[in-house]
Amino acid sequence: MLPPSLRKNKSPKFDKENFFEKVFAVVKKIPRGRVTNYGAIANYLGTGLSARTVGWAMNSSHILVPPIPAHRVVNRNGLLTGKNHFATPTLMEELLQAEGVEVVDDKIQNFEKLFWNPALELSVKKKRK
DNA sequence: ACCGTGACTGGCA
DNA sequence: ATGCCAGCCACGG
Repeated sequence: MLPPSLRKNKSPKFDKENFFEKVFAVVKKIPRGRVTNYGAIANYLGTGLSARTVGWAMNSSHILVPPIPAHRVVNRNGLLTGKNHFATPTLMEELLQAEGVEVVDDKIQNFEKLFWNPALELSVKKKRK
């Protein structure tokens, strides 16, 4: 859960705590071998353009126990911008490649194909084809 | 309470 | 196509 320090709900317009859980929940729901970006999560959460807030939430994710697969979350460019925040700068890349995600020069290959849209997958209920 | 910063994104030059 | 600027949300000092 969240550290006491972060449990300060001073934004009545939006439940921050829920925001955290939501982000974590979504990230944890990302299928293995798939990736998503902050904007998609932000949109799914309803924050819209505030993708930064999502990234900020991820920043606090390292305090979680156990940590969430944040390595599956990258920026819109498919770049591992957050790799530097992991235990080691190469950990994120290692994890992604371990899941079958091809990463070259901190950039996810076929990002469009591997992209997992929560707003779509979680909303459409996935008719399972 | 104000200013600066940040794992971002979209638009314009 | 690449690069710079502005907008957004929340936190820390």
